[in-house]
Amino acid sequence: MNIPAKHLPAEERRAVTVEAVISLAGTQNPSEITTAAIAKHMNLTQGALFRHFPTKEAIWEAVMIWVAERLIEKIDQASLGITSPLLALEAMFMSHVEFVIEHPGVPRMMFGELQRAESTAAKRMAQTLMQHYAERIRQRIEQGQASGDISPDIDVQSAATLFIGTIQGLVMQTMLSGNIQRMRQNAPGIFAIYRRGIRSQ
Amino acid sequence: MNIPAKHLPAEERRAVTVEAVISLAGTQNPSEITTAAIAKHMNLTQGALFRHFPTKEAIWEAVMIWVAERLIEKIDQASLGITSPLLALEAMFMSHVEFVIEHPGVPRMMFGELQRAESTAAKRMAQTLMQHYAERIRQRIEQGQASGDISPDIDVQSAATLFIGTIQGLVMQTMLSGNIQRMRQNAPGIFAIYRRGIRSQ
DNA sequence: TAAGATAGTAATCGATTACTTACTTTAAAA
DNA sequence: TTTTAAAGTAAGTAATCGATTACTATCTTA
Repeated sequence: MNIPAKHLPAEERRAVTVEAVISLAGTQNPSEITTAAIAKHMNLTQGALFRHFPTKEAIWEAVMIWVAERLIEKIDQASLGITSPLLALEAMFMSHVEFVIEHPGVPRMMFGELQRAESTAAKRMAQTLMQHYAERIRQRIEQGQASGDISPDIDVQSAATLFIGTIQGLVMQTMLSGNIQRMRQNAPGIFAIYRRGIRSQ
Repeated sequence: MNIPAKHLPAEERRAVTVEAVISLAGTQNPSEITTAAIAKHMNLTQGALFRHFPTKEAIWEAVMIWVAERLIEKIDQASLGITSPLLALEAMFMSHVEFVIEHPGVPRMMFGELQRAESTAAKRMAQTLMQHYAERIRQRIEQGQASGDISPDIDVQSAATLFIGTIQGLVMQTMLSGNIQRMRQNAPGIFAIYRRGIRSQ
């Protein structure tokens, strides 16, 4: 699929490595991705990876940084300039769904990292991403309560947790059916229930 | 914690093994649980496990069967005799939360199994469990729509998916905070939003 | 164009894993 | 009490993993 270019500059090679991992995670269990598999996917020998990353763990850290930057950027872009809190939340939801459809391995990696026992750099990055994400949701919900669009009875933290849960539910359904595209079809129905759950009567 | 009884009958030994795996999954990444760690946790040598299970995969299958039986039994018991669909769903939700608090490793194992690429026996068991679970939710939602408690506008499949997502969101929040007990505190707030989302106005 | 720096190869290392085997201990039936 | 099958031990095995090493190819620049 990619041009099998040899002798890439270090920075490009690291970028290609991250993309290879994200691509592989889309079709197999992230915890079973070996350095040999990563190298093979980018037409490289296994040992060459360690010219650019000190450890495998460093590769995962780079991947999580990539995910954090892209996802936050994407939902920020999607909600930019939307004044209605409910419409902003919907835009964030839909853009997140699109992101997952584009990169189906991402939620798998996120979940895999978060459930690690040790506090690795990759896990901390995943935690930071989740916190930043939840903070953005909370802001919009509070904004909605101030404007009267969202019910004042709603617990903000619960609403933020459930927002993330809606995505998780979709991901889980996808893993059951194996059909990623169904996610896009079901997303509006899911968000409709969530919106009913938080908006003022 | 357990009586270090030696020379258990085969059936009991298998049961103890399953419990050991579930216990270990509560504190460490399920995919990193080795047969040596399982054996150590039950004061047994590693090789002895293979007197009772032909492969490690067979251990995981036994664990998933255990989970499927217990969880379905638990939510059936919780909703037994409750005629109100919304109250039944709430009882199922709360009992599921209690189940996860009791066995925090279970959702990790479920998710880990579901995202496997190969179709192992354990994965198929996890899929079957999810299908049976979703079917029970769908039944109650349809019942609620018939009785007028749940809005007829709600897409049944979406509502079932979101129900599972609510649990997933709670689990994810728990993995972020590390505090399992917080799950019990936040559960009512989460379900309140879900209930608002599906009930008739 | 020569030379140093960078990137990649191929083989190999030690550690770890699931699984096996030869032998020993236990418990219950005969 | 003796016998015997089940259950456990301890020391293996082959395969696989991340990481290292010695060497080679390629790019950049003075």
